[in-house]
Amino acid sequence: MPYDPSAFPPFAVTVDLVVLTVRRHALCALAVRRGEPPFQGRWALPGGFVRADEDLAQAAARELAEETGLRVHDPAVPVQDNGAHLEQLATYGDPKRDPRMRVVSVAHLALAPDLPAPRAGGDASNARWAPVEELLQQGGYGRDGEPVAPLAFDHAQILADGVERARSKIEYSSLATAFCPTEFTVGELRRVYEAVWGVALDPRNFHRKVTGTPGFLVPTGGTTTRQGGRPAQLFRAGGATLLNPPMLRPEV
Amino acid sequence: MPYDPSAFPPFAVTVDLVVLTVRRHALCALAVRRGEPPFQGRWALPGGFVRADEDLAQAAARELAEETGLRVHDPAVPVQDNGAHLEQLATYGDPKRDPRMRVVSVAHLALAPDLPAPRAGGDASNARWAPVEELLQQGGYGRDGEPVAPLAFDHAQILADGVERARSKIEYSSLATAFCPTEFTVGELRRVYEAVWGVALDPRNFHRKVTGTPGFLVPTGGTTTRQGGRPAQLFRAGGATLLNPPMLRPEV
DNA sequence: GTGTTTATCGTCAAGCAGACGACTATGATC
DNA sequence: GATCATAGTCGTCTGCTTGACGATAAACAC
Repeated sequence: MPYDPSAFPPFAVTVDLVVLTVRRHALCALAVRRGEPPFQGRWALPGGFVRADEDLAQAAARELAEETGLRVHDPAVPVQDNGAHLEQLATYGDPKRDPRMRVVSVAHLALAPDLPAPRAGGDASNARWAPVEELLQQGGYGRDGEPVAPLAFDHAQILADGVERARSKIEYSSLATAFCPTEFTVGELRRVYEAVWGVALDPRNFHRKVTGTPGFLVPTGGTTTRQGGRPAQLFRAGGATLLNPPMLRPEV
Repeated sequence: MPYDPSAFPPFAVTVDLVVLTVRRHALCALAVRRGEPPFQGRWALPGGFVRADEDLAQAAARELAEETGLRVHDPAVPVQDNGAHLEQLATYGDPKRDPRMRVVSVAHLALAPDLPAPRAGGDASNARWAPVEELLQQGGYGRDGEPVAPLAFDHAQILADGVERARSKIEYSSLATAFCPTEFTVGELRRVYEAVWGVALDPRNFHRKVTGTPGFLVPTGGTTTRQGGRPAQLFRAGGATLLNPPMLRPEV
């Protein structure tokens, strides 16, 4: 059959972002408040339309920069300053997911170190880091006792998928370092695992595991006492991306 | 800003399928010959446009049924007859990936047991199972000495990503059983792993591992000698989907 | 100094994986 | 029918990794 533009329906394509970070021992995601219908006033994941000449990854990186100021880690640069990790997560295309029109959203997952206050196009009151637990509980009450409205669209599902991806990916990759600043201690890395998994890990076994995995951590020579207690060695992320054997998540 | 349909560019959305099976000890993928430009006459992955009222998974299942006659495994039915496994793989949206227009393709991965001859809308000469090695080698020569044209569009990349997904997923899930008929032996399952990973596994250690993992295999009571040698017990896939600890892929 | 906190090293037992020997039950071949 | 080849199944042994946990070290607060 010949090429016929009317043979397929037109779609809008967006990118939505699950931007995760660890703040105060809790896994948090970036949420923005919607300024227009539908779901006006509700919290949602940041995102936007893919432009006509833009690749999906480009669009996601652009949205990430617009919302957080973060630049994306370039895989070509092995040791690198405070860029975020960005990867495609999944695509959501239920015909009814947006009441206005047919929108297919290519969700991306970004992992970032703890950041200064978020900005949503310069308007800080419309963007915040919220613990993922809080964003995912449906119809409950937040820590301040206020009722919590669920995220707009299918964003609760997207967020849940992104969190699950992050949880499983730090098992077998060195991605947990993306939550850390350029230089970090073993204890700080352990607290990342603890926050993402929501479990307590044995500091001694964790130390043995991460320092014993070749290519995971590279000592910088410096030490720090910023966590209190005995000074701890500082490390940078090594070149290894896959952990073999993996870091084991404790049974529930 | 108000809703403005002209604020976003229209996209065509397609689903492309990486359908994998194991035939004659080789990991094979379904390829169809393109009947129209661009890439007319070249091999490509099966796929098609998502319809206006269709979910992405629905569209993928429909395409799979059209190309192979396979129905999709319903996760609600634990033990089930010869359905295929189908999952979303990734989305490809380079602005230049289709010279005609802006097309975003949501690739899906399907795993199927060995099938009778493929059909592409009834035309068998335009569909075939080909070893993935053969489909992925660029500009080389096939087993028959004929020059091999690379797959159309970015389908080589999609296929490579799908194969990699399958290779890693059978490590930590029971998905390898999706390549087997309803009832199968430990040896048949081992040959699936060997074909997908392209390695040889020790039959004794493999047997210990799979029979020792709770919920992986359920004996049916029957035996078979269809592989020759001593009769082997027949098993069905058990309810477990995640293998813990995982099946270890030997080092290269 | 004493107590608290965090980091780091070491020990021990249990479990799992890889290497591989041994035996079993079929069909094929002489 | 004896022999052989093939595939399946059960065991053994050794080394590595993990989880539990004791012990020591180096900072800060009082």
